[in-house]
Amino acid sequence: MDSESALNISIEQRVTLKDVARAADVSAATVSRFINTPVAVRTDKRQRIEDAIKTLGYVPHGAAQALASRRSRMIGAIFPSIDNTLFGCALEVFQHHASAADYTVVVASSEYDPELETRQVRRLLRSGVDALLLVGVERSPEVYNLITARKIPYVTLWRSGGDILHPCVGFDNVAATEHLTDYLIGLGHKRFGVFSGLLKHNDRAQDRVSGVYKSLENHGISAENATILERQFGVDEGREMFRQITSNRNPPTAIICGSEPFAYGAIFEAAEMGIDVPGEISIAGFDDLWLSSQIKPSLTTIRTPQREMAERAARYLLARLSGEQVAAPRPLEIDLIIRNSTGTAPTDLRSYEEVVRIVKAF
Amino acid sequence: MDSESALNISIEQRVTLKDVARAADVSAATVSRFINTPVAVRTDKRQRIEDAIKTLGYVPHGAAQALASRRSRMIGAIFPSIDNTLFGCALEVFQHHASAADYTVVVASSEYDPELETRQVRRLLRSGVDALLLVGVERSPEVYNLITARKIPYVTLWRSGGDILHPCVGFDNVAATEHLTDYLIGLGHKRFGVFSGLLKHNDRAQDRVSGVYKSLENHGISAENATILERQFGVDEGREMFRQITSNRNPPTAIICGSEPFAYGAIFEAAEMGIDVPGEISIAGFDDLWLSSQIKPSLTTIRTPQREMAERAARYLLARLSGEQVAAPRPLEIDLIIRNSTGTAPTDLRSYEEVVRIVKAF
DNA sequence: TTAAATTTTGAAAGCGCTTGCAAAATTTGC
DNA sequence: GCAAATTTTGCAAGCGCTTTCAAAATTTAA
Repeated sequence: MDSESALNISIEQRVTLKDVARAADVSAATVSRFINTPVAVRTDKRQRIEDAIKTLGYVPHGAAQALASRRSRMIGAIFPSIDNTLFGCALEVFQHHASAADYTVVVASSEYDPELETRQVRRLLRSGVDALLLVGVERSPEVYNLITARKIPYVTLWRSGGDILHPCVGFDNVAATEHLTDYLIGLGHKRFGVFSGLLKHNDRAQDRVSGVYKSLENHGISAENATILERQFGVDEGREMFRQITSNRNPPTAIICGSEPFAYGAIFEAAEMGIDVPGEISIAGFDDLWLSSQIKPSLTTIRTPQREMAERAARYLLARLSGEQVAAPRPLEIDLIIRNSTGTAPTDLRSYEEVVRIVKAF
Repeated sequence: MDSESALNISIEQRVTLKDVARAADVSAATVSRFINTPVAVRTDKRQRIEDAIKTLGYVPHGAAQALASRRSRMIGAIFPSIDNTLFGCALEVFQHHASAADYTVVVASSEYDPELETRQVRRLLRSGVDALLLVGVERSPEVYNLITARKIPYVTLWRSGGDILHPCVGFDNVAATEHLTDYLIGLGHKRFGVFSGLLKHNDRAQDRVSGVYKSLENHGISAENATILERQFGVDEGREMFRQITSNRNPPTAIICGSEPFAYGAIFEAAEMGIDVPGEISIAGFDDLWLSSQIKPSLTTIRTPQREMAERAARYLLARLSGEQVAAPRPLEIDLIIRNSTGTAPTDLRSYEEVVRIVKAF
């Protein structure tokens, strides 16, 4: 035994494809074929190779495969935040489908910061992802340039309206709040509070506010009747906005929340302030998280198809990656779930009673 | 212009390090050095290379780097589920720290299935991750063999008690429920319901049940006084268990939940059943999610340091990856947060009244 | 100014795999 | 049974980068 072979034994070299080839008495090319397209290898050798792989404990070297084949079998996903049921849920579903197709998911959070998102895109492209999942459409053209330069498929979530070149898997945020506002106007509401996520760099939030305005306009209600407040997402922010908006001289009779936590905050705060929901004020949410049906009063909200969105996005990308011809994704359906947090607008008499109540409080 | 160069132009070859080298009039080796250790390159060339990279829009090829350098700059993370605030939160924090250190996070979900977890470990190792993050300690030795064979650092979350070879970043689940049970016993409770996550393959859940038993034993209370129920995590499961356990001939006066959603379900169900919490029954949770302080009655629970756990895990792995000598992580502190869902055990008189109430119901 | 010490550089050999090509082996058709 | 068609195989050339080594350039010391 010469020193070199002794070295090999003691240093425990990585088991390579070559080792497998040697053990199975075939060429490296055949082992490679066995790994990628087993049917292209004759059955007897197939068995030999399989045995060799098992006994040697061979694990292919992903980077080498990626380098030689020009495919990394990785898909990148960038969410505004992962610490958020909505995105977490989407990631879970997406990851499930990707890994079922033997793709690995590389994840990053943009923390709602476009610059960080750009850096994350850069990082994921550098990592060599074969496809990219993003949330929302609005971002610097630089990002789209980077992606298209790499010629990889990508898809954006949470918004509808794209085409094949710029595919979106999502729903119509404008229509969602428009529909909700229509419903509230139908209940007699005329003054609205809108609790929105921070609008800058968030096209979904912008759309949702637009939907409210659109409905108002359609009903001939002046835009001044909607008070828009914007905050980071969060329950406490919802409470704070509720307190602020109800202290106005002429508070709204209905509050439209751009996200569910705001609505929860509003409901909690209303309870603490002794304001009856929906008697004195109606509150509506967006997304229909689990708590919405459990909370008292249960929350009227827009049900958004989060899991389906993620699943379709996965299907779309996987189809493109396997070279299939795919149509642009169509917008997903959303539902208005009417529960107990919304009701007819308080009458003027009721407003009068409220004045009495307030006067009494002195 | 010959046909080959025309081809190059039309096909838009990838910009490689060689191209940069040519444009900057240096060798490929120097460009590589510029990318990895800029200080090793003289300032004048540094500028030339930087310009060339910018004008050519060069992006390094991750797989090639990984192959040549034997480091992928990727860290794998496998969670039982990503669609869960706890794990989502941990992933967000972990990803944040990893990407700040220029590491990319590859994520997978084991869906609480040990076999799937094993496959995911395989996949991530094949992808070439430089380190691995796992949840919980209990898993097949095969997995640990795979990991140690690759000689990469790893860390497990949500449990304490590991050493440097098998590091755990987490807290003592046994002590947590033991402490909680001590507190409840101190309030006079003697019969307990324990709502646990599915115990099989879940060492955290097992620990939490053990903690209850340990406390009972220390107080000389027979183990029969604890009724263990186990379900998947979820609010509806909590409701269901609550309904089941309160229909017993001799129901517990306190319920210890192995996860917060169970406790929410119990509280909601109690409200619907007209059972007073904590007057008739005390309910305690585990993790202190945001809702726990908002719900009525607010929830007595164990606060677990989720973000800190993820952060420490990231620090630990990054330190190991940069070759630092690091000590085994120490267990994290947890707190018992006493709120309004727990109170003194109902007196026998009270039990008598309850009997009356039940009889009246007929 | 020159030799010695130091820094910076480029050539070249891989890293572990895939894949085009042509040769070898096998199957098919008659 | 033999030629033709088909399937299976191995060789060898990369994929795009890092890194060793020794040479070249620069700095330092005297």
